[in-house]
Amino acid sequence: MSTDNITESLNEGAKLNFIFQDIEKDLIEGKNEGKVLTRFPPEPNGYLHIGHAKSLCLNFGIAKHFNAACNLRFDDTNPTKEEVEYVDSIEQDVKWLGFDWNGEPRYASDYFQQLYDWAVKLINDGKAYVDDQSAEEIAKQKGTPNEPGINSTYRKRSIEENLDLFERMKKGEFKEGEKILRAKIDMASSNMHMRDPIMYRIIHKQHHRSGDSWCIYPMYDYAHGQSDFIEGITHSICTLEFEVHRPLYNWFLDQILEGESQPKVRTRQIEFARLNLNYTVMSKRKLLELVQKNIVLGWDDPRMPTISGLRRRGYTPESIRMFADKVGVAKRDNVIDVSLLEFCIREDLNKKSVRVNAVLDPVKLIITNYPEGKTEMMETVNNPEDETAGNRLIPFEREVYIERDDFMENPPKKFFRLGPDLEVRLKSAYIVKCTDFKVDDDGLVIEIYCTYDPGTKSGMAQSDRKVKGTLHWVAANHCVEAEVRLYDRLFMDAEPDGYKEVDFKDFLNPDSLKITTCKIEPWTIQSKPLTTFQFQRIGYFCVDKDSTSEKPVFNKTVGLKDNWTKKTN
RNA sequence: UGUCCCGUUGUGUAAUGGUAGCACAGAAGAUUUUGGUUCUUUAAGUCAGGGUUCGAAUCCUUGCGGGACAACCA
Repeated sequence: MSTDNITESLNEGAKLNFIFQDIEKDLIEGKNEGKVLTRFPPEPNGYLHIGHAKSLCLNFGIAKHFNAACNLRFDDTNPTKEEVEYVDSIEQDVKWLGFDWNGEPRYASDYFQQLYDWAVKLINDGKAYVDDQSAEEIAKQKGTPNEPGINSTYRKRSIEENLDLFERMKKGEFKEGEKILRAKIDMASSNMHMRDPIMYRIIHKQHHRSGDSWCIYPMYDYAHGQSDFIEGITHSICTLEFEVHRPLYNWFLDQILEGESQPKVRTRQIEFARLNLNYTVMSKRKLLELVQKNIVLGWDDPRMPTISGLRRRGYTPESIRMFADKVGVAKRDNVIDVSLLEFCIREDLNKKSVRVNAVLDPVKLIITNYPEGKTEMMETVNNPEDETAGNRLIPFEREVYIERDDFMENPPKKFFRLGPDLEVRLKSAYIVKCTDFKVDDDGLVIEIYCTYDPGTKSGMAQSDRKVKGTLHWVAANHCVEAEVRLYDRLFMDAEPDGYKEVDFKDFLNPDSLKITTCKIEPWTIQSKPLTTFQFQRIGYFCVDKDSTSEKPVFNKTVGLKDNWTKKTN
């Protein structure tokens, strides 16, 4: 470990949450031979979203802090929901966020044989049995949180019969739903998960990895703890809803280890509160619905809270990691304000992105005392926050476009922009004074006339004359048109709970995507996809070259903080 | 009318028996070739009652409030 790495991990130690402290305690007590190994265990049934990023940063952050590793494991125990496409996207997103998992990706499906052998052991120990009842009958017997359940009649089945039936389940002799394997625990337990939970069910469907090798598949509760155990995971971090599963997690491990020598590493489950973001739906089921019903353009639609959506929208890995860091980790339910996410991306992009002139709603400004046909190259700084970004030259000429709302016929007192007889600086160019303007029949301003002061060219000795405002502009004959996609929030309601049972279409924002055009400096369109620019005073926009559009496309990442509109509203 | 978990400014998150701090959001001001950025200042909090203690956000207790759990999902 280099000195830098040590310093870095010490710095991270400054913001230890309760999970770090728990792990530290384990280390002090000498558990797991002083080892730490975490894992990130997504089910490949959808794309990763911002909520997963929190878990990712936590698990990989813990690994980094303790100079340990983190496994990537696909929890693929249900072939009806899982696809290779999701596996691929998850690997890509984890990499993009900047995390390196330990060795090759793991799959719960790789452990099917071991899991089966352990199930046989449980049957032999009289701790598991085959139940012939239907899902409905079993649900009825299970009771409710307030009433105890009752024992299944099949609970007394002999070990020999159970062994035989379970093997025949595996061989495919039964139809789906005909038989299941259950653990024999306690139907009267106050914890519903301990009321003879299902270990295996029959699913006659091809698995994306194991193919047709299996037609019985382990349930989450039977697979997860053992997968952790097989990999030697020391700390199995998951979200709060699994808290009531913990006794079962430990019960299965106790049973498979009974009669064996005590393991050196005994995995432990620790829960934390999942991330909630206002105006944002995080349920994979709902996101899948948005994709399947073509309400959005795909999993990577820039309005989606998926990692790939955020990426396409111009979010950087750094900004997402910063966000995960700032939201913290605790056990209480939380709803994070999206303004924090937006702060994080502005914070990062402000340092990185080149400022360019782009005009979304152009109106022509004619400099009447500037020679026709003349073009002057003006030097402008690429990024005032980053000296190494350098300068570039932009063409200036007699006719330029400025933003329509940068001109007001009757400007209020604190309007720092252009109006009749008012003076402003054209960024990186001259100070101009408005002499006249032309309106069309509807009263819409179509042309603004100005004179320029030749002594005020940007960078010249006398150029430091003070004017109220500075405007962005593009040369009318030296600009190109680009498509601009303005993304607003996909959802209007601030309460994530509202989406639970209600048809979430009621909360969809019909104005979440507006497509318009802009006038922009030509060189920007040569930029690679995912390059993000700051359009002066408008916001951050990410290059998204789209084959369906003839023009280059810019996705709006996030707006700038705008005190002017706030004050006037 | 069960079991488990959780209650700290508007929103998050620290303080682990010893000065209630930080960030976002808000407000005010300064700087600014973009009203952005940067900098300064500022308001606002321990769910309630009781107990232990020299001292409680922290420990105990009783309430109150919120959440999770009744998929052959994970």
